[in-house]
Amino acid sequence: MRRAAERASGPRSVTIRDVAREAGVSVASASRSLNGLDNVTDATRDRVLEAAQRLRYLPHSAARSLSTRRSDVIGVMLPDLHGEFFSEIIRGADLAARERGLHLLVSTSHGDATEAAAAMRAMRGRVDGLLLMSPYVDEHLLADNLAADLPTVLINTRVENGSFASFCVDNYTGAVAVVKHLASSGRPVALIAGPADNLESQERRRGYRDALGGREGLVLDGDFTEESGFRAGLRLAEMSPRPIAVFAANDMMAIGCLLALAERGVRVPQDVALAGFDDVPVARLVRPALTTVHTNIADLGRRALERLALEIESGESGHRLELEQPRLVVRESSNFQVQAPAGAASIFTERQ
Amino acid sequence: MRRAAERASGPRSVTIRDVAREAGVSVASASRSLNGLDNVTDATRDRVLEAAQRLRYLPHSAARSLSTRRSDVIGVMLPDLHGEFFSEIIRGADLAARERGLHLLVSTSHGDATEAAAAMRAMRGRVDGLLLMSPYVDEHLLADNLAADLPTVLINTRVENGSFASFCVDNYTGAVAVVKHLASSGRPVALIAGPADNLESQERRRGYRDALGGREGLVLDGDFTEESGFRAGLRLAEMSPRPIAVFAANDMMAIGCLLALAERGVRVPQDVALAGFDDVPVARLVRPALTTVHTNIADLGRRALERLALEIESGESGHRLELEQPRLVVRESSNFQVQAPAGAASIFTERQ
DNA sequence: CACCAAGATGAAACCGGTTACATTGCGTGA
DNA sequence: TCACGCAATGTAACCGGTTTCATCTTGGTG
Repeated sequence: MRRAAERASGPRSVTIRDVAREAGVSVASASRSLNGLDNVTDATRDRVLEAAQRLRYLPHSAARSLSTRRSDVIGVMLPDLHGEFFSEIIRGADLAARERGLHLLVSTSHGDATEAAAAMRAMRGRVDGLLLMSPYVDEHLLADNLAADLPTVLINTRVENGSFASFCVDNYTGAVAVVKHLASSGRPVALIAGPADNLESQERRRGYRDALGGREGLVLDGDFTEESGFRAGLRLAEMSPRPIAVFAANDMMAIGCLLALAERGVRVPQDVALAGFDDVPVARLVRPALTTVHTNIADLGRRALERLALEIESGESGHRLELEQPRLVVRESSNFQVQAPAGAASIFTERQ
Repeated sequence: MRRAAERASGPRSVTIRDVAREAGVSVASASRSLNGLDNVTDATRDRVLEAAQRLRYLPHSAARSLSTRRSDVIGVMLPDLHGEFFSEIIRGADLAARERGLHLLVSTSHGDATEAAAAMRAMRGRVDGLLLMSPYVDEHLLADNLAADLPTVLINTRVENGSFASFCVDNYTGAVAVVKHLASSGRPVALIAGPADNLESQERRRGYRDALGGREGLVLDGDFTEESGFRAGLRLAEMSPRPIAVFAANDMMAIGCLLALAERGVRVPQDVALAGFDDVPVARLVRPALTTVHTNIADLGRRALERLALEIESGESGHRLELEQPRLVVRESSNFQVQAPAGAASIFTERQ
């Protein structure tokens, strides 16, 4: 059991001056050698490197980044860490980061705008750039709390007026594709919507509406959770006549809905065709496997980071929107080969 | 489009000296005011705070941590970011970190020991402590590459001789519980094993063996991936007589196995009872729902971080092992109510 | 042999904070 | 009135690197 005092009084951690002394050169030469600059003799370099080795020297990153104005760290601000979406973003970003010798500082802005602001302020001097995904963010908040010259790239976040690059899933196009697929048999399609104040949710709903030629069918409330999907499923099961095609605005709601329908003996896809959005890994594994829209989240994270790295290098930035094109994935849950039973609803009698 | 030159020549970012000048006080008073120390007049504090506000001053973390020797950042080194296990660790750690105003620097040591070593060295001066989970780590590597006084807590990683606290899932006990459950009807139990060089895998196998009184049944190779489980499932389906209870060393293999069995028309649990380990969120959603061992990974991450924070505060550390107790979760896939069909194998004729 | 350019080296300033220590100014008690 | 103590403030050193700029070698050239 080591004690605090022991550690505090212990051998002061070794600095570059120790290394310089040990090698019998100046700190300047030591620094140059350690950083692999070419304006030192081989002999000098060797002596320094050997001394560093001997003393177990580890450079102090904070000191270095104070003088170089570079930390080689990228901040990643996410609203939450729950679920695969966020972990995939991180994974993709990490992939691109390690290729470039960068590190990732993750930060969640769970709560409200105040918390998000605090987190953004804390980034100053810690990171070279910011990957930002937040529902609470607007241009004011950014202007007020972001270090003025901090390169920033947005993910699934749109800011009206800033000169930020942003990478977004093309929720609209994806929704259009899946709803057209569901409606391909000429039947109306119900929607289990996401939270009303959520941008992605709004885009998916817009796609849903446009795919149906501007007229919405039955719309049930949801909030992207499995549970809200489950509740919607229970309601659907009770209806008579019952919608025969349902687009849930994300996979977890679709899965909740699926479970509810199964519990009530409503068969998918025979009685109700069902589709989600996101293609979370689970979608493939539930039975029937879920028709959904696949988005390569990790890739989105990777590309966003690459763009950010570029901006940091070049110093250029600017408004610019890149849409990640999602892909319709048709599975069992919307298999139309199976004929819908006679007497299924073709018009909706209920609205919400 | 902003240009690099513009930015570089732009207004130099504002420092505490600017704030001090603007407020008409010394940097010392400015610093004290900004940090909320009590040895300044209210009037002074107000003037400083107001000046900071006016100039949009943001403190430079690297500079601060250079002099305070505190970065308020915790390093989290993981072997990988794939899958829910790791994201749950991060989520739990993040939860505890934000409560304490700490940030998380995540780092993956994907490849080999060399990479892990490099990552560890890069931590010096960046973090106040390290949460480390790595299969490549041993005491030598730690001693050679860890800053000598860097508080470190291990997760699912055991180091023989170091004075590190470590938090591990009690794989052994969990495996014993689930295998005893499977064997409760008196039938032998097959194992789909994880990678042989993996500690967790070894512990689960040891639990399996001991639960069967020291005698292993049929053991199939696997590597923790769904695909390897699928392959094992195909082999099982072909066997005759066929094992009637299978313990897969993790859920993803169990699920792969489940898919393979379904594909071959082998019914679970009627023909084969199946169980996994981990209770990943999917386990509940597959059909039949998977019997498994639940471990609260996020909680493990949270507790590890709390312990680390404590060590950083107090300066105390020491060897110490905390086992997270997993919990058997019985679901459909091992429902013994359904009688096994007559003629099912009760002895194993094949070994691998 | 004198001169010069190029390359290696070192001293010291600098990055932007914190804090030890000195100084100031004020109210109080003798 | 003066000395004193205490709280507020300021000066400057320090954290551990990098980098500018001056200095010193050294080899090549006229």
